[in-house]
Amino acid sequence: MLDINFIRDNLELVKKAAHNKQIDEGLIDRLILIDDRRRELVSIFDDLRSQRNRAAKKRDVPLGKEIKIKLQELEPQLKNVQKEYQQLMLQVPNLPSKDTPIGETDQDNRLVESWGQPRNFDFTPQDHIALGKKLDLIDLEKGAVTSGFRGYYLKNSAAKLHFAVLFYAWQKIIEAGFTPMVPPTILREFALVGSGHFPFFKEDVYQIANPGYLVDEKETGESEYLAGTAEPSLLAYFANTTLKEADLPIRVAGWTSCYRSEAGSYGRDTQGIYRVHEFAKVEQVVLCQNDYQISDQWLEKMKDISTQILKDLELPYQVVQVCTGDMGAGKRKMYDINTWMPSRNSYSETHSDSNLTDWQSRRLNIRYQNKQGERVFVHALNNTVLASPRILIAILENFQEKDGSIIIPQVLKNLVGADKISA
RNA sequence: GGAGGAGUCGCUUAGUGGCCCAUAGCACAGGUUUGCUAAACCUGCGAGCCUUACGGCUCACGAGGGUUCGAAUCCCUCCUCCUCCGCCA
Repeated sequence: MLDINFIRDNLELVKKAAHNKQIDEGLIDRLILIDDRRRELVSIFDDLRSQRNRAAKKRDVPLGKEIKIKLQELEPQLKNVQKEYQQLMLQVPNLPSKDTPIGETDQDNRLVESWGQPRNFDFTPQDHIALGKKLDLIDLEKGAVTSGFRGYYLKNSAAKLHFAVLFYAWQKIIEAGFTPMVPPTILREFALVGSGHFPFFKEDVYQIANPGYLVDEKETGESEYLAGTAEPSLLAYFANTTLKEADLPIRVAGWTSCYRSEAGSYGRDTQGIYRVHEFAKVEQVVLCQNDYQISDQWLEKMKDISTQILKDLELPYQVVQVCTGDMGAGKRKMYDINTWMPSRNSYSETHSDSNLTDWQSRRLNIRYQNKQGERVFVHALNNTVLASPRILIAILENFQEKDGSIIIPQVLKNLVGADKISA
């Protein structure tokens, strides 16, 4: 969410941001019209309430009754306008940074960093599906039987590797000074509205059927949702709080299961464990001062933490700066970290590093008192530390040997308790 | 699942239908004083609107409804926390 006064003062900038992010620019015009109406109604209300308060003070019962009726008549109008205003405000995108490439799809992302070389195999490499089958590591058939489309079982060394690589990342992010947290994954709506997952990605979020409804379908309260990342719950931890500037930067890391319905991606990446409905992820979140220079520095630092882990794992990667059309509405600047996956013959997305400035903190009301004594919204950032099993594709495929075995990356050998996986 | 208690501006806190358009302390910010620091004193310190300014107005007492001319205060629903009982890991 942006400040309404900022939007009004910078209409063309905001419209341009919407245009470049492929969001309907008409939204901004509708918002301004509604806000005009809202301001008009609010001042009428302020005036009537002022009269009412004065009448009450004078114990003027007839005048009070008269004003009360007027207010009651106008109230539905104000409520409707405010509701519509809120809905529109939630859709206004953040402004992308000046150095963000303008583009429409991931084809327009800009390569900014490259490490390692794709391995030249002196034999025909197998994909993780074949390797997983031969070494009894991944069972997609049973996964589909038990869980449905995109279900999977990790078995034996793959199950060990899954936790080993996550735990390795977990240790690294703690060493980097982040506070480890195991946050909830069953979330109330406000957390997802706050992070910006709602309304933009609502179709990708699983809604839990039972809470919210009784057997007779009467609503009992708000619905709950399964989180697709720890980001909303880590941010919501600080919702409606005023921090002290000395508390910043706040650095937290969450290890959670992640759930994604992948509605809208039918037919994409249907093979193997690349795009699945549930996975595990260690996520890093930073809250810092409301200062672009500081938050952009954190974006770089968070990127470096994640890429260092890929270096430790000896996995070739590339970092791309994501273009306007491929970044979310709330983002100012974003990097994707893509790891080499031989079977896909490409660097494929394994991490996503974003600076959302105060777009989320305004939704969640996360502020701090600055040195001047003012209360201002924090800047919020998040990045993947490591997600599995997707990363296992890179590990299994890059470390395979001619004899069909797989070498365990050096840094994981102790955690897995083996040097290699063989039949 | 059942029974009680509680939620007031970052923290602590006053307040039980009009004297509350919410009290006080701490923290924080600005100022006065001042070798330095501290102390003391003054001002500000939840959100918004109008105003060049002076100043004025509205909203906010966990959330949403309701009663009333008037609600922090009374009623209803919900959320959160605490205590106790029951059940379960």
